[in-house]
Amino acid sequence: MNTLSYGLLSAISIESCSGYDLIERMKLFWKADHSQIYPILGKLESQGYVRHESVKQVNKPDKKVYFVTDSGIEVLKKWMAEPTSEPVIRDEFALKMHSISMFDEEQTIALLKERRALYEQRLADLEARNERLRLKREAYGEDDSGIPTQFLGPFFLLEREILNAKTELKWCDWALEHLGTR
Amino acid sequence: MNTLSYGLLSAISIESCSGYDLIERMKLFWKADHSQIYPILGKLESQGYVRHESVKQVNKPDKKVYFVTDSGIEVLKKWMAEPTSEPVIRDEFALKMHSISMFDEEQTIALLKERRALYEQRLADLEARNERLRLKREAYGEDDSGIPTQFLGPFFLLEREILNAKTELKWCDWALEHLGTR
DNA sequence: TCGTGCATGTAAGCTGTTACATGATTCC
DNA sequence: GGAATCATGTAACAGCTTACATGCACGA
Repeated sequence: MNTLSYGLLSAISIESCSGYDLIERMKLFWKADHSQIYPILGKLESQGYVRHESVKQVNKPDKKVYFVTDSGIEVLKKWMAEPTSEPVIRDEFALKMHSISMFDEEQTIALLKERRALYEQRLADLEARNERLRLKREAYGEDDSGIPTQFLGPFFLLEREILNAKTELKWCDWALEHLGTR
Repeated sequence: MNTLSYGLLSAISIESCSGYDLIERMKLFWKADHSQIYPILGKLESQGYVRHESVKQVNKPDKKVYFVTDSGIEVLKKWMAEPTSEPVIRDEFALKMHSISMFDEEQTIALLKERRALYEQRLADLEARNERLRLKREAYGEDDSGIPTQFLGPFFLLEREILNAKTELKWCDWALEHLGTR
């Protein structure tokens, strides 16, 4: 059981889903390819932490919908009580930004504008996710606070990613402005 | 030549330094252990992109100070013109936050407070780095805009990390407040 | 004397990426 | 007719982590 295994278990525990769905869901906080996810799902199943049902779809291939078992929930709870490792960031943009003194100013501006576009796209994706979550929330029925319990985590995390994306955009604008006034 | 190799080259190009120094410098945007850095420095040297001088120190072990060669600068410039890959984030905290519905509220609060403490520490580190950079800037002499060219990248990036840390702290407070009012 | 910081290095093993594979449907 | 989306899987390789290894100086 590595961190990704727990992460997949954690995601499935909120709402049963397929491996394909997990790729999309994980994307926000843990980069993982399908070639990593499918084998782990197999292992989780052989360990008895998840099970799956094959679901037929119209005009789409069948999918395996995974759900967490009682023993899966047990290991999830144990993991959550253990120390949490620090976030790992690997950002090639930052490495390039580091030595902009090697660039022409035009190239630096291009690098920053590309970054800006990336985060604008990301923000749009996040807002779309937020809307989907709102609809799901309504479908499941709201509790006192307006958020059904199992969607509280995703709600908090989406808000966080939106704040982060907005901060990144602000920083891009600040940097571009700073270059302009040099 | 992988991304980290270019990253090290990029960092050395701003200011010659040892492998040990690079560990500290890289930390902000690209997690890398010394066991990864030292062998790469050897490869960069055998390829002729960097060279080193052994420097004796008082009450400290000798160190190898690396500097970039002309051919190193050439490959750096080529890399900078190539497409930039998207940032990779792997954050165990987010995976746990995802399924807080499995937690007691107390555990969730503890998780958030731990995160808050981490980023408060990080912000303090960043402010300290900022002060060190300011002193270095003065030592090297300032240009028209107040930032010597080679430190413009680090200056921009530090500002970005400070904004990010402050945003994370704001989010932690918001989440804790939200839990309190449920 | 024990831990921490400075400073460099190697090796084994686990994790993650890229490429190979298949196949239906939908949109341009 | 070709590209994109949905959906799942395997294999080879590259990258990263953990552990092993050394040694001096300094403070508690």
